[in-house]
Amino acid sequence: MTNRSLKATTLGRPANPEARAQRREQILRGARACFLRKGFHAATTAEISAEAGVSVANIYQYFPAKEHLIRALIEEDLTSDLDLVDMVEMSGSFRKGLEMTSRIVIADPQVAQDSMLRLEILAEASRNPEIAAVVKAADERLVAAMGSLIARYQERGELHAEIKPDAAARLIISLYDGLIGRVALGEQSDVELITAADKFITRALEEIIIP
Amino acid sequence: MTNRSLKATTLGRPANPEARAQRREQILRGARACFLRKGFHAATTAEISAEAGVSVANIYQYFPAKEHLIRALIEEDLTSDLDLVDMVEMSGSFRKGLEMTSRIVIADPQVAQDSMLRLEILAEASRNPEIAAVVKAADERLVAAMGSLIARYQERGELHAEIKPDAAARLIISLYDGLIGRVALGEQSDVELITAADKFITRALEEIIIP
Amino acid sequence: MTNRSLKATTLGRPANPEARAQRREQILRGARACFLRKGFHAATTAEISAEAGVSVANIYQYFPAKEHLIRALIEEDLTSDLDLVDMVEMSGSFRKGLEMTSRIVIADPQVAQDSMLRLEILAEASRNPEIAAVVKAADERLVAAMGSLIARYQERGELHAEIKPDAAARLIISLYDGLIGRVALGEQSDVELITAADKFITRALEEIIIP
Amino acid sequence: MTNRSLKATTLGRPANPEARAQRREQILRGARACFLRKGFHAATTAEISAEAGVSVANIYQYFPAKEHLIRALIEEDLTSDLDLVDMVEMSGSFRKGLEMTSRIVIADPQVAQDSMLRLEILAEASRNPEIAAVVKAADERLVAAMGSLIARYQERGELHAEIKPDAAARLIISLYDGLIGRVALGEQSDVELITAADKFITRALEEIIIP
DNA sequence: GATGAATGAGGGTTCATTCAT
DNA sequence: TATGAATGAACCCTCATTCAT
Repeated sequence: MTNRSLKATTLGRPANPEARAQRREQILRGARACFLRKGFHAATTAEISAEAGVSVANIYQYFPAKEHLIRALIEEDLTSDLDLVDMVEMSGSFRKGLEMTSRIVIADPQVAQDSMLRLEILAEASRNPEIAAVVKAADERLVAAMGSLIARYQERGELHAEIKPDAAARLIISLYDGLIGRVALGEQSDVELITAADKFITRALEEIIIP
Repeated sequence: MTNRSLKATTLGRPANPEARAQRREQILRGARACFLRKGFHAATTAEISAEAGVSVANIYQYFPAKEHLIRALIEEDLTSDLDLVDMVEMSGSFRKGLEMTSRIVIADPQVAQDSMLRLEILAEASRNPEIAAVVKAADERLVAAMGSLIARYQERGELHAEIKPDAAARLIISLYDGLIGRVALGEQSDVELITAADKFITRALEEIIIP
Repeated sequence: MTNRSLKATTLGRPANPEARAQRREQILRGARACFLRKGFHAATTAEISAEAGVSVANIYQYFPAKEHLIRALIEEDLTSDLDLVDMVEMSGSFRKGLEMTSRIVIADPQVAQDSMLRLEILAEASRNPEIAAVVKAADERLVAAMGSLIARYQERGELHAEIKPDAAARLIISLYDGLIGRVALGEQSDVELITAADKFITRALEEIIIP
Repeated sequence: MTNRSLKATTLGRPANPEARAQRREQILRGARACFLRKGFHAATTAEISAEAGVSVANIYQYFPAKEHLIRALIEEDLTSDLDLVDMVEMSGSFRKGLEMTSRIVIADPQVAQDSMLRLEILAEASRNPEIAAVVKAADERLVAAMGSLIARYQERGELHAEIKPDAAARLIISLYDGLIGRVALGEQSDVELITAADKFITRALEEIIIP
């Protein structure tokens, strides 16, 4: 308030952070759509601007270069992965948590579609060290979250302790990453495969209870 | 004039099929190196020609377009995957077969390095239907081979029959694909993770024998 | 509505002429710095606005286009040249006047630095007829002033009359312009060269007095 | 010869250095015309390619960037200046040599036109250190050549020894550079001014012979 | 008056591909 | 066959300028 009145004499058009954030998202949505359709390198700034409904030049007022679009998108994606871990957390049992998240991933075609970007991200990370750093940082957070979750279930006796929590987390992530590859190939029976995957995971990790 | 008539004599007859095949391979080797380093779209024909030690124009006498290079490379890659299944086949038990192939993949850095291209291939398949078709065809052969292998082990009682052979095959492939993602992120302890993966798979699939 | 009526009251009356002139100068100072550093075409309005401490849009409320900035700056520059002639005028002898002005040009690094813009101005004049017209008009005033000065010294017998006053003026201006080129090349011994130039000029123009 | 026959088996189209050199010149001619008309920064590669009668991309097979066109042109220009010194050298007397070169510069409108680029070059040198280095190197050769020439005439007694040869050379170069500025302003009586300049120079440098 | 926001029109450069030898 | 030479079609990014507040 004080600031505003002090400057008021020479104030021009006031900045509007909300509008800026909104447009930023608008651009990122367009970029995501194009990257999904064409890949990071084949997608052009012109396409992105058309998809987002802004001018090319305007993109550059929000992102200094195309690569920053990629980076921002990756960060957005990876943080959203953490939400899924929270879901498993909140459900009572590990097995139920898995089922829930799987169902979400399958049920929401938007999510399924978006996840396809993960392949491009990993491929890009395998060559671009800066991208790799971004992905790796987020990945470590994800592994940590899943690992501690698994550890808790291990302590509770629901999962056996043979595999180290972090390794288990990495394997689960790998399996899900790999399943995206199946979707990429147009495999139809997504539901079946994912439930099979859930069974696969739980059988591999659950304490074997001798009847 | 003399030139023209000289050419006329040899027209229609491929001068030297072996030399052609050899150069074709030479070009593909260069292409693979570049695609690994830069990705399909960022790699340029100039780079490929330099890496292969031929002129750019020469590439076009073996492949009508850059995309054909990509396709040829993908086909080469996918058929080599079938060899791994044969290995598991030849080893006595499923568990041993897995261990063997894993060890090969890890031990040979060339193979490990090359496998990184798999991410790019899957990413490309997720958008390019023609590429997807090629990959899918090869993938189905791979699933079939692994599936029948698993089925045999299930019949033999070494693996339990809860999961359908094909689904199991797909899951294993997924897991391995996903592990390539870990390597792409520069995960150091490859050996540990892959042995964990083997244990993961066998625990998920083996008949649980109560001691 | 309220806004509009408020504005209407002050319409047509320049709010504060002094403030306007002041800001105009502020912008021109920023422009000069940028033009010196980058040249007319490579300097951007964004840079100029940053250097001047105003917004880009604000520049356009004082100058209708970038080229007008250039023109205004050139006019400013050229009128300041006339001041130097006055200096020579006021000193008692031609030789002394030359020495004085040379010393000023060298001593004040600001002036020396600014003079570098002269090259850009001349280069621009060689292609842009509108710029050429502006420069030429000012140049003719300068030649006239220097010419009449030289004529007076010729009458007084201090300078010989072999070369026509205007031609002499043009030659002196040329020599000084050319010396700016030496400075542009980073020639270190500015002092030496300029005193040599003074000697050069006086020897060429002075009546040769046989001792 | 031996080389050629050794490679003959796999030889493709043989390189043609003459044709390359020719096209290089063709491009440079187009670039010079455009740079004269628009200046280094305002001239576009598209204009240059049109003027030279080649495609834009073709330019980049001879020069890695636009700036290299500028550099090459500068070098070409500066070496041609050395030829003028040789002319003075060959003529019997300093005064006659000056007259000759001046006449050439004036008589050949191509030369006069081209010399206008000098202003742009100096302006560019005043900001771009790499360009400055190129210009300076060539300039030093020019000063050395002119300086030694003047020294020889000084020894011979045709020129007085009051001003050091190098300084005299620099002053003469400056004067000629500055005269280009006059031409840039569209000064009509080039001939008069240049002959006045010659007289100016000789009066400043010649041994004063007391009748 | 002054500023934030937006954009059309290029600018330099690259690239897959074709043509000529 | 194999290579040197050439090019049209973008591509990323920038900039002078305008509009809205």
